[in-house]
Formats: sequence, C-alpha cells, structure tokens
Amino acid sequence: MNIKQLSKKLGLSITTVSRALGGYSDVSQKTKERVKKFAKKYKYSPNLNASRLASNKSNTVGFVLPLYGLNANQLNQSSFFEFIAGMSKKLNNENIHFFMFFANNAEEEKQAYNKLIFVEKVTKIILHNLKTNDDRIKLLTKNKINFVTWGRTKDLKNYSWVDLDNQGSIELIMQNLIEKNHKNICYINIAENYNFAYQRKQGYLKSLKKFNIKYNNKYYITIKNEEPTKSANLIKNLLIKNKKITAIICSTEYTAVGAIKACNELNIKIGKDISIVTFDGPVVERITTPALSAIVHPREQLGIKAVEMLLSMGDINYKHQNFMAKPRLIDRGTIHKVSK
Amino acid sequence: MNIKQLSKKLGLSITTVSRALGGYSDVSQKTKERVKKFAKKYKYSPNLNASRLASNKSNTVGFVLPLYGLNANQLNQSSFFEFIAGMSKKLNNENIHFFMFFANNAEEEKQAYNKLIFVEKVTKIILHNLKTNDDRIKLLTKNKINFVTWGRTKDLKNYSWVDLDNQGSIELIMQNLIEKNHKNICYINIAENYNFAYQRKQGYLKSLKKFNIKYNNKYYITIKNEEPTKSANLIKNLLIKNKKITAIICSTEYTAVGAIKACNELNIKIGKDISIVTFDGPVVERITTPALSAIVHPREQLGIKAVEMLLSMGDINYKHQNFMAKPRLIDRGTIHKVSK
DNA sequence: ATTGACACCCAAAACGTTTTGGTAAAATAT
DNA sequence: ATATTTTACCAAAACGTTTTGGGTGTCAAT
Repeated sequence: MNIKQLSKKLGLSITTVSRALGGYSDVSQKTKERVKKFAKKYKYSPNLNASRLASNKSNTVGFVLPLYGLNANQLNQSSFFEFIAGMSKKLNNENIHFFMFFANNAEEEKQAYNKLIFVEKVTKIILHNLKTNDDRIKLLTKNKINFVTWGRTKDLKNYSWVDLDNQGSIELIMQNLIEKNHKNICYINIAENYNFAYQRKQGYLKSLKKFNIKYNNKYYITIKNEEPTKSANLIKNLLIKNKKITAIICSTEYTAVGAIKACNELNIKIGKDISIVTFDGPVVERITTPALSAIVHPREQLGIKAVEMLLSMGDINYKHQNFMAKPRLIDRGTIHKVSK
Repeated sequence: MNIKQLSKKLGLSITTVSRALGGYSDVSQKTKERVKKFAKKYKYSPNLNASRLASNKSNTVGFVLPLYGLNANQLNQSSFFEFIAGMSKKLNNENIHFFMFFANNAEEEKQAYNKLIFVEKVTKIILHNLKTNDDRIKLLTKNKINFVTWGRTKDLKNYSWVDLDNQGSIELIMQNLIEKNHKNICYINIAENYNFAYQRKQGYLKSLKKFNIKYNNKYYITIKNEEPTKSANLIKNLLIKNKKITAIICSTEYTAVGAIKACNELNIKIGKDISIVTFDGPVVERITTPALSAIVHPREQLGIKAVEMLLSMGDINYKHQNFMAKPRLIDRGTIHKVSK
C-alpha cells in the first residue's frame, strides 16, 4: 500500500493525505482523523526512502561504536548497553531512526564518522569516548552536524554534553574513605588522554588537598593495558612495597578484577584489611564476599537526556545545554574503618 | 555533488555515469575508469535514499538487539560484541548497510521485527537468541525475508544457521573431567526454552551415558534469574548437601560468578577441592587464582559466516547452509585430578 | 554493397514521497 | 451587498537515483 493507493481509497488527493498524516493545519480535523484511520486499517507506512529523498531530512541519529581498544573484551560494554537503552527508549517513542556503525579499528572509526556525514547524510550524531582534545568536534562543527557528546573535552566550548560526574564521584569515594580514617589511598586510573580519566585524577588530587593529605606519587598509577593479570601484578607489587595502603580505588571493572586477584594471592582480606571501591561494574561488584562497593551512575538517564537535547536542537533559539549525572556510592561492605 | 553535476563535468549522460559506477558491461572500460576517477575526485557518493527508491533494494541487513532479559546487565553482552564485530567486518567490506533496532522489552522486540520488515523494508535479517520453537521464523518466511539464524530451533527445517557447538562443547568438558576421574559433576544450566540451553543439557546427558555414569537429578540445575547472589546461594546449598561433588560446569559467566562466590564462602579451594568450568566469560575467567577454565568459541567467525551466507542468498540456486563453530577448552588450572 | 552483431552511449520514465503555489468555497468583516 | 480572510483541498514539480528501451556507429561476414 502506497500513498497513491491510499488516497484513491479515501477519495482525496495525494497531497491531502500526505499533509493529513504530517499533521499540517491546512487539513480539517475530520479529514485528518479519517486519513489516519484508513492508514492504520491498510497498514500504510510511508516509504522512508521516498520520504527522506523528498523532504531532504534523514530523521536519523548516528552513533559509532568502536569494537576495539577501550571497548573490546572489556566490561564497560555494559555501560554502552545502558546508554543505548536510554537512547533507544527515547528514539523509539519519537519515531526517529538510529543508525549505528561499528568500527573494528581506528581507521574504520574515522571512516565511520565520514560515512555518517557524507554517505548516510545523518545530521544528528551522538559522540562518546571523548579525548581531552577531540578532533571529531571540529569535523562535526564544520559540517554543521547537530551533536551531543557523552563525555567532555578539556575545553568545553560550544557544544552540548551529558556526562558522568567523574570528579564528583571520586570525591565522594575519597570523602567516604577519609571519614573512615583512611589516609593511604591508592587510585588506579586508566590512561589520562581519556578525559574522564583526567577528570577523576583531578578529583583525587582535590580531595587529598581538601583533607590535608599529602599526595604520594606511589599511590597514583595509570594502567594502559587493562588486562587483569597485568594489573594484578602491578597492584601486588604496590601492596608489597607499601604496607601502609588501606584502600584501593579502581577506575574500571577490569582493574578491580586485578585488585581482587592481587589481594587474594597475597591473602589480604577485602573489606577487613583493605577497602576496594570500583566504578559501575555489574559483575565484579558482586563476586567477592562481601560484594565490592562501587560508584553507580544512571547511564540510561544519560542516554535519554542526550537524545532529548539532540532533538530539541532543531529550534532556532536552542542554546547549548549540559547534564551531569549524579553518582551514588553503594557500600556493599568492602569499605572498612581504619583505627586512628 | 550529485550525479547530474558529475555527468556534466564528465560530458556524459546521467545514465552512463550511473551504469559506469554500477559496473555494467555496456560502458567501455576507459569510460568506467574515467567516471570512477572523477567520482573520487569530486567525492561523489550517490544519495542512498534516491538510489534505494529507484532500485527498490535496501542493501541493508537488519538486526534486533534485545536490551532486556538474558542480555540485560549480563556478561554475555561481550558475545554480542564479538559477533557484531564479525558481521560488521564483512559488511563494511561489502559496502552493505547494517541496521539495528534496540528493544527494551518483549513488546518492543516484536515491534522491531515488524518495523524492519514493513517500515525499513529490509530484506535480510540475522536472527539470534533462538527459542526451541521460534515464531519469528514463520514471520520471516511468510514475508520472504532472507535470514540466517545465530542459534538453532529444535526443528531445523529450511533455514540457514550458524551456531556454537553447544552439545559438543559440553561433551568436551565432560570428557576432560571424566578422564580426570570426576564422577560427580554438576551442570548449572539456564532455562531450557533457550535452545542452546536445551542442547547443552543433551550433551550433558549423552556424556554421562557414554561413560556409564548414572544421571543424578540433584546434579542438574537450571537457574532462571541469573543474579549471582541467588545462584551463589543455590550452589552453596548444593555443595553442602552433596559433599561428593568434585566439579561444576557453569553455562554462563554470571553463574560462574555465583559458583566462585559459593566456593569462597564455603572455603572450598577452586582447582584443588573442586573443578569449575565455564563458557566464554572474558572477565570472570581471569579473576580466580588459578584462572577459570573455559570453553571458548570463535564468535567473530560466526558473525562473518552468517553475513557470508546472507549475502549469497541472492543466487537462485542457493541452498541452505549451516556452520558450526569448533569449541576449544582452555584449561587454566581449575580442572583438577581426582584420585580414584 | 548489404547485413548482422556488437560496443557504447543516451533520453525519458519510474520510484513514492514532500513541497510549492495555487483555487474554490465558506466564513467573517466592512 | 461586497470585500477580505480563512479553511480545505489539489495538480504539478521536485528530490536524485536506476532502469527501460531505445539509438548510432563500427566492424566483420556475406
């Protein structure tokens, strides 16, 4: 069933049918309803290719998912799923399409963005995994693509973003630990060229300052290759050399796996001899006894907000917005009190 | 740059340019090359909407990813990523598009398939998470959609599939365990209405028979809600009541988390007092000391094969094919030898 | 010299929408 | 009663491709 056949059935012109379905005001209420009823009855759904061609609007949000590096064989995949779940909830409601490219390496990722813009002619994109300086922002701005980022660059100019409160969440952990008399707190971060890692470091440093604890550079480690066995060894070394350490904060679930492994091998009791706190790990959180304490973020909400912003960008008087998710610290019992 | 402008630059008709780029034989080799050179030079890429409208071909493979149930907040997300990585490698090469819907519940999932067929007008779909009897196969067959399934129904009639060797992989584990004198082997499965769970059960039973071990119904459990704490409690109970158990096979990584937790809490040493084997868990595998032994599947290869089949379905003399991935058992040291 | 086959090219139609630029009739204002 | 505005509709053009159904010129065979 196409619009021509439908209009014939209705005894109306193609124009009127199209405009009735589009909700235009130059069609009477009565006709609109009749058209919609018929469309439903005959299961008419406009040919998207024709519609997009004619209107020159894609009504599609683009997204590139890297399947390598930070995201490959790693746990934070679940964070993507949550974010995507949020996006798709909003998009399904609004009847907007969602087009995703998958990139198996950096080259494909770059290509994917170009394809989104120049081949798919998508005009709305959600960007994520931001670097402290991110070329993609230039590319999108230059080509007049509406975009919202999930994450931030160091320089926050002229774009809309949603993000976790990276700095705030580590401050929350630090405050909690320090209130329990922890002074020798390790933070195992990932490479700082990811801006969220950079922000978390800032939070770590700021908390130390706030509570008058001297920064000890042995206590701050960045791990590039997150392979758990490797991080386990690093952390083992750290614990052997620095007996004073009473708490470890892990930036990713993979690192937390390493920390657990290290503690097990050294026969250090988690939640008794040492506190471990991690970020958003759906599985590892629950593996130890007691279960790992963790920062939890409403990632789905982030996805919803991002799409909301993106869709409202059509308005002429749209001004750049941002949304920062509130972290929650769930103490499952791996944060212990240290005697003074 | 559109085809009209490009043809003007070339001094050729629109037809010839279109057919040159399409590789038709009624354009001279020389012209073809010239056209392609110009197309590259001026970064011409055909308007997909116009092209699809005119040719009535979508050149798009559809996929529905459920974000609930088995897949939500679970680990086997990584298995999707691997499969998708395979698909996208193949598709990116072939310049075929990949359209994905995300479904947050059963209703949305059903809708998503309908949208793929009737709105997006996709003619090729990859199906997964098959039930032992699966309605979707009827839907697709009825609407003449080409499809390949990842997984199988109980009834294997008239479709092409790729799959893990579920039965074979559990037989592999069983053989390995039994050779090491294990006789009291538990298998923790998930709900049997997923066909892969059903197949694995068959493998379990077959192995027992083969080695003349009597089936003990206390040793076979299915877990519906895979929440690790719950499985941990179930497994704890099991171990307390059945002291003879020397090996546990876990069907999913989440269950393995439960098993690890149970053993830790009961102070049973994994790899010494008890053997644990799991399926394809990228993280949990590596958390224990020694690391969990596991069945590993080449899921990426599965994705590649599925797409290959799907694309070759254009041929008139295509016959249904299937591909079963070979499992590997990686013994990382959690399989111990039992004294006779 | 004529015919047939072949290589190479093209104008126009078609795909199914949306949008433009109207018109006629009805309602309202003068 | 007439002029103006508003309401409700429509024919035709446009979007950028692919496909159809040709055509012309060249070359070899007769």
